[in-house]
Amino acid sequence: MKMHEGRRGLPSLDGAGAILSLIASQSAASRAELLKASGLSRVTVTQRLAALLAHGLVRETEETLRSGGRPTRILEINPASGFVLVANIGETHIHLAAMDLSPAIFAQATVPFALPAGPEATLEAIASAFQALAAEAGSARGLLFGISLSLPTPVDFKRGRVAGPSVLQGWDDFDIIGWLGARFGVPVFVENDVNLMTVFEQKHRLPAEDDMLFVKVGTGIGSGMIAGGRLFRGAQGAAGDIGHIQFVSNDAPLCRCGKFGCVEARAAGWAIARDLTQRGIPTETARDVIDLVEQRKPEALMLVREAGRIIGEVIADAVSILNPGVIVIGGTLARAGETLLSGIRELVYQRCLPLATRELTITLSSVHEDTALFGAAYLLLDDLYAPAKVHQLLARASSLEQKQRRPKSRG
Amino acid sequence: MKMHEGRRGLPSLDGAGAILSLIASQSAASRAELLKASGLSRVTVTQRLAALLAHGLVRETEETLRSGGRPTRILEINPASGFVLVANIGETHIHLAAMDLSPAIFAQATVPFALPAGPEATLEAIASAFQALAAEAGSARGLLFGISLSLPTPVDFKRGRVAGPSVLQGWDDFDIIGWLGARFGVPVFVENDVNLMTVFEQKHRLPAEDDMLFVKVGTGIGSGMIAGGRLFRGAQGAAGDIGHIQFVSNDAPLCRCGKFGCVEARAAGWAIARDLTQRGIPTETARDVIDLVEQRKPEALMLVREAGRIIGEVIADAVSILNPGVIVIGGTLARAGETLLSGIRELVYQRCLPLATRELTITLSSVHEDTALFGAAYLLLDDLYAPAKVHQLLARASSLEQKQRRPKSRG
DNA sequence: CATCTTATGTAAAGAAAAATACATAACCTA
DNA sequence: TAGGTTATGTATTTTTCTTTACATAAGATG
Repeated sequence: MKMHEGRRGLPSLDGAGAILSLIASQSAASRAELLKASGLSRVTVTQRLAALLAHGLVRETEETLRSGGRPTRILEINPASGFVLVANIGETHIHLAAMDLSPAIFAQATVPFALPAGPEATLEAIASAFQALAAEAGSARGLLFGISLSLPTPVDFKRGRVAGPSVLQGWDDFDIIGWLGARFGVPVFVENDVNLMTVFEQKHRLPAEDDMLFVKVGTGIGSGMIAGGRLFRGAQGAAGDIGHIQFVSNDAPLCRCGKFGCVEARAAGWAIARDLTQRGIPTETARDVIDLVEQRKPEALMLVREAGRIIGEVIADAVSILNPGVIVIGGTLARAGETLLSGIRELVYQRCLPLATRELTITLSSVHEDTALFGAAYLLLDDLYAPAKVHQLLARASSLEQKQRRPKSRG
Repeated sequence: MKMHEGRRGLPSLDGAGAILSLIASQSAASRAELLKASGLSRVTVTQRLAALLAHGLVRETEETLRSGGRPTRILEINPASGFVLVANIGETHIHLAAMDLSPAIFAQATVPFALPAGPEATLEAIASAFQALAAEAGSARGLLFGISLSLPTPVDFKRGRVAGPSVLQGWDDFDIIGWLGARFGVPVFVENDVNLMTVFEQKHRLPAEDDMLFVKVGTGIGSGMIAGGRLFRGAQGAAGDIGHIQFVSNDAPLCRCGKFGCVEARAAGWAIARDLTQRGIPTETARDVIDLVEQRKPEALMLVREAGRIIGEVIADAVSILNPGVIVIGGTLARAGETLLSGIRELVYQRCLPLATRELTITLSSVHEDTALFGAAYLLLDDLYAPAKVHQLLARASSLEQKQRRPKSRG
């Protein structure tokens, strides 16, 4: 009947993974729910939960649930028990952050990014920025749980590499997970930015929605999908590439991808800027377009409204194929609001069968920078606390405890 | 050290679910693999496997795997340990079958079907045909494990009902699972026929493929998807509805659905028959069209080839959105073979980005009747043996054992 | 405030599974 | 056929989890 104990009397975390996983996934918020959900006995749950509480991995909230009798104390992951490092590689800059487990940013940094630098130099820059952020976190933030990267290109998620030739020249087949994993010794994830924005929208705003489509309309056009509650990546990680769906017509414009008639070449930020410039209103970026829309410039309003209809056409196709429950429109051009949405709605409701549109909502994404960063954190945390993997997290947490209890060397 | 025993000395099946599930999913074919995959000790695995073997739920095959030393005996589900009842509701007939767990048909029947009959009369007809098939199975086939139905309409899979108004008038919101479940007391599944054909192609031919698209080109056009290894249904079970994606043009023909320019209205069996008739070659069904193709009738060849291009256009969209690893073309018109395929390939490779087509295979489905029936069986068996549910199966198997050991009453 | 209800903790006994250690099986090779 | 190799079974001990039974906690209710 002896109980395992750590160096200084802390109870052992052995087997506590199932409990931790249930709490993290919010499948069980109270002890009573843990009993039912885990199928373990009260004694075992009590003991393991005690260990998790003692280690600070889980905490009890102030609030309680009234139940008729003694109220239930609510359990949750202790957001301060660890932290994660995330980075989003943009066109000109890399935005990095250290986040607690909420996830919430508690430290961040930005470093310049240039394509020609190639993977190693870039990862080197990311790694040293990460190290600075980790130092800033100090010991109060607990253990580094993992690293998650957002890239502006299709990603082979399992292998942790850029999928095929892409914007990130020279990155094809570079083993990002291996490189960062060797450097930091923690789990590393790499995912496409639009997919991560999709994850953010689902986790943060629509946790109950199992089938959703997120469309990013910015300089380019891309999309991500949650299917059956999981991110849908496709065979090469190229799923959701709606920007290059083509519509044949006589005046099909040339796309950045080299083909004619892509949706992007008609309705993306760069295409609208091109058209505005052509009409004598010099415009460069998607932001410029939005500025003009906000100034109620008629040409801009007209072109954005028209872009909505064109995007609505592809989205209608996607709705027929995917039958999502919710569509979230994000990206810079989403700031045009109804000006963009109305065309999308029009085409979707016109083109799709009633069964697919009956309960379909089309909405704007939360206006928020950094959604890819948060998505990266959600993705990472989801995996760390997954039933099949929690034990690794616990093993690392335990071994850290031991180290921290050693004499504090100042070397 | 006492071992639980059934009435007549059969060992208890308690806890054997995990083992059974691993064998059923082919995650572990030998005892050694079971040890690793289950994480249980050899003693436990041996004991539980012994119980499964004693009950006849699992069997050892003749073949062995050479391993350098004593060869491994291969384990598999005993296909005779139970059977399932499946039915496919077609346009004019219902095809029913009793299948062992291979799954393989060992008895079948066909009953007429007329739409106006409505759900109850139809299910009554199915139920009595099922009862006849079950009687035919006798006791040699073991226990009835479950029932699975294929319907020619979108289905709300979880609720087991027809999704919204459809071809099956009067079926909306009729609780099929409840009705059949009450009658037979076994798990019941209901799914759309194209989805089931998709399941068949995946389980039977492409078990390693996690992302595939199945397109049925027959009288109508429909599709099913496997995404991340699982059937992708969408929010209302309406996913894969590619037949009614529209292409605007001046001569957009009227579709059966009441809209203009649907793919179906241009390239489905009925549309080709319409066009052939219009050209003075009276044709009614998709089969008629195929007959003409097989006779190398130029008009038919031309129209089918053109249909391939039109279908290729939607499939290209679907490829951009879904990024499947394999596309399987089935349905009556697939018998046109390359005549149909070439147009599809042409458009897909022309329209889609290299990343998505680089490793994409486009192939014809196995020529095979009843694929929906087999899909129904696969779907059912997959669920019955799923880790979370096997214990129910075992419980039913155990209780049956007891009953069968009682005196044989002839009442 | 007494009492009801549900939540939660814990000790002790019993059951189940794992670890260990050994024994046996079955094919291969020389 | 002897000996190597891996597969598989089983008795014994040890560990882990459950069951049972009881005790305590804490808000709700009258």
